[in-house]
Amino acid sequence: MRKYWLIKSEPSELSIDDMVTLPNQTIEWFGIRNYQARNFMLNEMQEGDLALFWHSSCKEPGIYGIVSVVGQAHPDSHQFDVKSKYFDAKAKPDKPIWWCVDFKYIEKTKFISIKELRLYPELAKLQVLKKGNRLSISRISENEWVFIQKLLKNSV
DNA sequence: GCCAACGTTGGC
DNA sequence: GCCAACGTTGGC
Repeated sequence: MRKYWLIKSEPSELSIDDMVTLPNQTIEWFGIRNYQARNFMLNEMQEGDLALFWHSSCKEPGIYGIVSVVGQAHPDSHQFDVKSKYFDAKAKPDKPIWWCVDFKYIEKTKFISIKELRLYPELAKLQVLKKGNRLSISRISENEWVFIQKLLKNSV
């Protein structure tokens, strides 16, 4: 069964507009160095899962688009790259520590700000709205997903 | 730029 | 295995 996710990205690093310009409009989600987020990608994500694309650490945090999971989890290539800031000396090619999936651009949506999302009781449990939230990948329930799709279609 | 919240590290 | 110290995240 398809699962739903929310992935955060700093637009100064990778924005939804950047996604459009990528080869195959697809990118390896490298650089995740948090075990909870890694485990989502390694153990739970499947081809075809959908994710909200969130801009964080920016002027207008919120939902900007939708992407989908492509293929399966694979070792994060940057952990072996000495020149990368995501290099991890403890990781070896035959024993990777960090795993990730690839994400493909689906659509750029209407922008929904974090401020607006906080208004809806239906979304009160969203991880991304919780105080002190730092998790860069989180689960979205089907009900939450459906509700947000309605928001995006202006039908709430 | 501030600062609360969180995950990770490392000494014991 | 505890827990204080530290570095980072990210909304405001």
